[in-house]
Amino acid sequence: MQENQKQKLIDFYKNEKRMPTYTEMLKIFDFKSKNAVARLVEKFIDAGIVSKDYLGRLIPLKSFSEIPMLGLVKAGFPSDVDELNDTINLDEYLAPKKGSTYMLTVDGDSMIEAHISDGDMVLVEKQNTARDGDIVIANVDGEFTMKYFRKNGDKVYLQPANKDFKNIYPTNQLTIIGIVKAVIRKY
Amino acid sequence: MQENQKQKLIDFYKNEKRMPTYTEMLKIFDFKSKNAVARLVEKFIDAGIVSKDYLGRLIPLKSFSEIPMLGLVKAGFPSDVDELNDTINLDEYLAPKKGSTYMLTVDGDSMIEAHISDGDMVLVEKQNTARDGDIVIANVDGEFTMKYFRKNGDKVYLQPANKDFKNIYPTNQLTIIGIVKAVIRKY
DNA sequence: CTTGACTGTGAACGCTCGTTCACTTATAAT
DNA sequence: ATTATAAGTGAACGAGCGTTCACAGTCAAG
Repeated sequence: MQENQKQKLIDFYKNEKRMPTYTEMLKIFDFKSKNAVARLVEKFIDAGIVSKDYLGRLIPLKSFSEIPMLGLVKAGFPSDVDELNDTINLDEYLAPKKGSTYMLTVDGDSMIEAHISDGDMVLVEKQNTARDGDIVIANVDGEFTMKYFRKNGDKVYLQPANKDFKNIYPTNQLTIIGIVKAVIRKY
Repeated sequence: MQENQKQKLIDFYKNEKRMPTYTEMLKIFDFKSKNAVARLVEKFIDAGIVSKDYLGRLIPLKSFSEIPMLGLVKAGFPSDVDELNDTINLDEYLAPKKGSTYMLTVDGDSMIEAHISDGDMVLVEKQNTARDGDIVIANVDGEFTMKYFRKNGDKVYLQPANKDFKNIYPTNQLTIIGIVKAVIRKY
């Protein structure tokens, strides 16, 4: 099996969000007999690229949605990707609770000392409780903001990560909207 | 159609990486006739949750892999998710070139002033050229490192984002391994 | 109580799926 | 040249797919 056959399969799955049928694979791989396809599929299975479920349907394995996770920078880059067995699915890693996860664009530098800059994206899980030290999205007296959540006994307040900003002590109301679970910055 | 029916469908797709057959949906939704399933599927289609391709097969739409992208924090949170039409697929957003994208764990604080901290993850696209200002993973005289890539006429060097570190001027060799395309930090 | 719309049941049907078999062609070793 | 192995062709087949039809139960409006 060639590498570009594997890529064709992955491309199909990416576009169609499903595996091709054997008939479709005739065109994809330029075969004229489904038997040839069946043999190729066997090789895909042996190579650990796909597998079959109890209905005999093809299901994609790691190669389709995961990216290799290398150790520290010092280790260098592998020449052959197949050497790696540590991979990660970005979707599952960053947004395991899909239904309640949202993405926000950060406005301002009030959390800059936590290395969250203006323009960064944050993944927020919606929930209305928080623990001391969490970075939260909160509604304080009608204003939405992102800050550290601080709880000292009964006293609750919001703390920026920027010495130019002051702590926020709610006068009327403080509602936790969600908790920042991840920060994403693209270049 | 209830919300938890939609969730059951999404859960199935998450686990099996494919859409269920009508027979499987009998069990999932506790029906006893495939006709009941067919009617439910119609509603899924009308609701824009799934669609059918030219073979009549179900394909998942945005709800399955995308998360809502809200504007700035100030805007607040929507009560109804369906109000939103701006969504994003984390996989495609962060790793569009899957075959050549790797994830590295950051070791050390040499890029701390670019707000990349020790322990952060970076997504690296493998390539051997870079432009002035790119953050690169490079091999300098046998050592792997992450730094700003600087090019001044013929002069090429690596620049840390930390005043405690000095610029690196390669004596023998400087090989660009890849370019940092994104930074990810999880809490 | 009727009526009509909606929802689910059960059975039937044609179609395409993945599988399999016998046969042919290509590749490589002796 | 001969042989063995691998790879592709073409046709046939049973099974399960999604679709469709007639019919029964539920529920709200008139």
